[in-house]
Amino acid sequence: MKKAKAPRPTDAELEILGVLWRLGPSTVREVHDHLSGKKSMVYTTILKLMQIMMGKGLVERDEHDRAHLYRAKLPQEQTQRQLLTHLLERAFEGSASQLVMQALSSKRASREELARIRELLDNFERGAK
Amino acid sequence: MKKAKAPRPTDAELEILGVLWRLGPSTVREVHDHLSGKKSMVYTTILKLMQIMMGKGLVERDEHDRAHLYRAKLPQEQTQRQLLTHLLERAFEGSASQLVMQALSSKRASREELARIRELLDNFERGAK
DNA sequence: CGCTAAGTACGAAGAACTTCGTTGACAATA
DNA sequence: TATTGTCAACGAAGTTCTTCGTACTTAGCG
Repeated sequence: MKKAKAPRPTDAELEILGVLWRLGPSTVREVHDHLSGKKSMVYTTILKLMQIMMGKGLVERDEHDRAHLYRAKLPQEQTQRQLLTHLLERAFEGSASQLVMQALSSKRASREELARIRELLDNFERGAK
Repeated sequence: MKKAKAPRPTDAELEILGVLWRLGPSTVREVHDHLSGKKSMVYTTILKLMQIMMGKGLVERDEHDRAHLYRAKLPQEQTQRQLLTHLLERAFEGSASQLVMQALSSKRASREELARIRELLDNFERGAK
């Protein structure tokens, strides 16, 4: 009985997960077609990657039809948080504010985004009282 | 003449860079000793890593003395920004606010940190006017 | 001068990642 | 039924990352 919590996805794996999150459950063919715009990977490469991801527990699949239907095992937010936490410890010595400030100063967010972040801050101070 | 901009450091490399940023220019021995607390890596492993980092342009070294003095080529902030940007594109589709919100909600920052972030936001809105 | 300690350099080995060719199964169609 | 196209599975090759053992070099000391 191993739960084998899903490992951090690699870059190529994230690319695939991105498609699955956007489209929902998809076949290898669909993922490949939607990825062909950016990357040029041969069909079997995507297939192999998705099989490996299956082995790692990053995706699940429905084998009922001939063309298997794959879907991401974890929601996007959870994966994002996982990667973020890793980066935080790895390169920011755990200082979230340092990270946030770097993020805000390098890529400037739009006005609406800034507003939403401000809202979030308000909620935090209210909650943390 | 290519300048060959430094590639993203790997996890093990970041560990070493962390020491160099903290201590300033250091010998392999010093890095090894300061790392032994967390990781247990043999001296030659660190040495090899630092030699590879030298080849990649992640560090520079002064070979004047027998024990070479290594120092990080890029400041910590620049490397942080590089990693952050990569993660942003890779997992957040470029949405900085999404990233910031995830960061804030997973690891809650202290009151002072929140205040500093708020200040940063103010400056941004002023500047982006 | 010869020994030892501390250092660098080198290479090999294993794991993980990425890529793709080939094969065999099966379904649709002419 | 015979052919053609689509799919999963597998394996091999090439690269990077990480680890460490071994060998070579040099400074200091008796």
